[in-house]
Amino acid sequence: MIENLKKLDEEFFLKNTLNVAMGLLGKIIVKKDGEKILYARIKEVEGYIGYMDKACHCYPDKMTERTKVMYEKGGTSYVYLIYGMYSCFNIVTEKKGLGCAVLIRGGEPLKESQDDISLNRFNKSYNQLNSYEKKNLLNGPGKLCKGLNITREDNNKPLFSYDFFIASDDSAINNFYIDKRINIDYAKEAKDFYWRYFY
DNA sequence: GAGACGATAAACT
DNA sequence: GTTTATCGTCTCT
Repeated sequence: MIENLKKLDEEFFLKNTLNVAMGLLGKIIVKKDGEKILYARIKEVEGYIGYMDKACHCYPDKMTERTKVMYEKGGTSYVYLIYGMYSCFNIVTEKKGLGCAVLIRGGEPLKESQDDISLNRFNKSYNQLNSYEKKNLLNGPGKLCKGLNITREDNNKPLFSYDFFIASDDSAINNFYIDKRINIDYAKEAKDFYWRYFY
């Protein structure tokens, strides 16, 4: 197990979406996977702000069976299927009813989880991976979900339970990059919002 | 290391 | 019936 991990509380996720997104950089996803606990540090995120964001599933204030989860209060998980094959893990932000979330686009395993996550991704232990596979362990939303075994069964869960939550160690991120979001060419002016953060 | 390409199923209208 | 928007594999450098 890991010492000195502090579970993030609800207050952290109720703040402004972009502040939550930046604040999540360097934080640690803790996910129970069978008998194991997996740990991955968040390296890349994107903010989605429903009411003003054409790239968001909720725009324009579109509550459907799928998107109703995004209208839950901050700290709820939103996991959806894309390409019929992969999952994307988001964390709802701000107060209930706004339809905002942060998409977790990439991460890296903590040392303790390198083997477990490598097995989930490539069915090999970490030291059997080539350098390309090591680099690609969790550097994408679909890869991150596969590596951490985050599935649609994890959709609509409060991220404060013992088996799925976000934690902080005492490390701080001093510098990170800001850029436009990825793969949302359809989103008109929203595709140029600088709401992607990574380091 | 970078670019092209095809796979696929659920939500939505 | 239409929309959605990542990954792995392959090719070439």
